[in-house]
Amino acid sequence: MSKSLVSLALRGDAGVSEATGARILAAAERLGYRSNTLARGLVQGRTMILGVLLTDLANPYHTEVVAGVEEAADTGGFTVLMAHGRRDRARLAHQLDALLRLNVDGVVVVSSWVEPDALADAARRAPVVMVGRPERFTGGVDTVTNDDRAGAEAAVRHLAELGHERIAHLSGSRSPASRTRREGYGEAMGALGLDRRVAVREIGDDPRGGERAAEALLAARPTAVFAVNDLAALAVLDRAHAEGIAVPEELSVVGYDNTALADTVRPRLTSVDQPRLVMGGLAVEMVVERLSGRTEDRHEVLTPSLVIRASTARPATEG
Amino acid sequence: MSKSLVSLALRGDAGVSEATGARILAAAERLGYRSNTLARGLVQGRTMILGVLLTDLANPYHTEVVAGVEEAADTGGFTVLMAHGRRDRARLAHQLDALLRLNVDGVVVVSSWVEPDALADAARRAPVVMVGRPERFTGGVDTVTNDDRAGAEAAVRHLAELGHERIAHLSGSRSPASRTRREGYGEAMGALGLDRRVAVREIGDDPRGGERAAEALLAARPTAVFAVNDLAALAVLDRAHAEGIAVPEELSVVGYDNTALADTVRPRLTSVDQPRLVMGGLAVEMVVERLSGRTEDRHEVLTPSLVIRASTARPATEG
DNA sequence: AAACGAATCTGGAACGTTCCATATTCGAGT
DNA sequence: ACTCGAATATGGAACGTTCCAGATTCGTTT
Repeated sequence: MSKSLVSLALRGDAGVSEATGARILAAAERLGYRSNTLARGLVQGRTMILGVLLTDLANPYHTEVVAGVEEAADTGGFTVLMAHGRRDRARLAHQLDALLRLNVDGVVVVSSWVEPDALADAARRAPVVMVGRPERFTGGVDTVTNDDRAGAEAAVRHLAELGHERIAHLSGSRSPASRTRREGYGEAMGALGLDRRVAVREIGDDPRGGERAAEALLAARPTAVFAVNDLAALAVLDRAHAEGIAVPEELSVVGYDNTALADTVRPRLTSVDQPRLVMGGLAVEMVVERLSGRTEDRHEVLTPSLVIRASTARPATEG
Repeated sequence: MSKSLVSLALRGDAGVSEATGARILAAAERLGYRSNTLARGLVQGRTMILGVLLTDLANPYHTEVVAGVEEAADTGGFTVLMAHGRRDRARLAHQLDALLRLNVDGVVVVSSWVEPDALADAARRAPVVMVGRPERFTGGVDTVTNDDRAGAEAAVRHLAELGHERIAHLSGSRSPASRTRREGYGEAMGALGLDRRVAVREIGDDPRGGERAAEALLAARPTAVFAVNDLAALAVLDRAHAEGIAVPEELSVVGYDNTALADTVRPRLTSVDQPRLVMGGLAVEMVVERLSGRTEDRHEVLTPSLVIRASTARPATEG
């Protein structure tokens, strides 16, 4: 019996007689045979593996994107393997390289930390989709992001509708997403005629940066704070607690990303939710499109939605 | 110039003349050449890849173990790739299989969900180390765990030393770790002469199980609660808050696992810490030992330590 | 019984590396 | 100039699969 025949039978090829097929399958079962991905990938030029590159495993924002990727990958018959950068640029580049050397069929990058050059380079070797980073890359890197500007506007509008006017913003460092959220905040405030109320504080790089920025921000006595992300919002909650300011009675707080944190912290946090599952699914779709020949870049921008919880309420009527 | 020579030069073999070596390296650089892991792995029978199998990406307990694995893997020259089971037994088995087909040099399983049979099966094909699951497996599966009994005792002793007597326990479902922690609790209470004070409540399977069990437990008016893990402790904090019971003034709470949650929640949670980094490192060490010929099973049990934060204090003197 | 096409099976090349045994070149010592 | 050993380079087998072009068998039709 030739190895070719065995190969055909194991893959369920139609041109194998029923009897032989059954015999081969039985023998394979008995011997515990498993095909070797290395060999198969080598000859086929396809591994049916999708690589996911993460900056930071502990970041709950990322993990839900991964869930979306996995769901879509399953239905496409792909296996998802993750590589982890541990918040270290060099390691991230190294892990990306490791994935490519494995001949993965595509890479989904869920990390703002990878250098654009490294991405462009990778895109020359396999389809690469960048998730959650608002820049556009030239040269074959597709992107899926949320509309940070719209998210920020939704947050501000929600607070304004509750009756808030002194809405402050706790901004992030100079990541593109932070910048866009800050712009969205500014524009929304302007559109509501609250230009004069704009108050922004940026989180510094030091370990206690969040805490300090929150303190400075609260010194201005806003009735509401829109924070660049849930972690920043947590810093505001903490500071408010320390100063004896009741949330949401005396201060409303909105976060961004709707991480598990938002649902864990007390009071539960109103937060802007990115459709992460959908984003992950789209990323896989884009990889598949590339594999079947698309060559123009595709950039998808999804609309975030506000999840209202217990941290926002009407402002106290001042007296 | 022969491919063999190129291969030698790229791997920095000594028997290649300096001039040729340099020329080859330059050419490789210019062409952007990267060796192919599939081909190399196929011929060498070693991929220098370590697989990590996770039940649940979102579980912060797991991710720090992974950090330990990665650190040790780095120094050993291994690349770490993660496969994710998404809390689904079938998927977990499938992912384990995928790793093995890739010819990973070893698998570190950070999941209590994998069937013992599947593990034993896997161990026949590559070194397998199970982390954080207190059972022992026969047939080639090494284990690294923490001493749940000692951890529970430390928690109870801490509370007793503060002066608590009515120390209740919020227990988990029937996972082996929960069972052992509960036993440790019972024994420690006995040793302290508090047998009569033992009060245990088990978290049910329904979505609000934690909440309900916490409520029932607090109805008995304990002055302290030792919870089977940080999430359960959070349920106690919540319930206490709802009932207007001040923590730690009127109720002390201790968690287990010292996840990021413990440091996030207010008040910050006293919790039993497993040396997760060390555990991850040990797991890699065990894989390496197997690769260099060890055949007897190895079972390592590490001692957890209590991290004291703001959720525990002397009991209120009753009046 | 011959001929034909369909069904079933087979052998060898190929994938990109490493590894081994062998070939070639080089420089020094006679 | 000749030999010898060391230094350097080479060709082909091997890893476990898939793929392709053919080879063999089989059942029908004449």
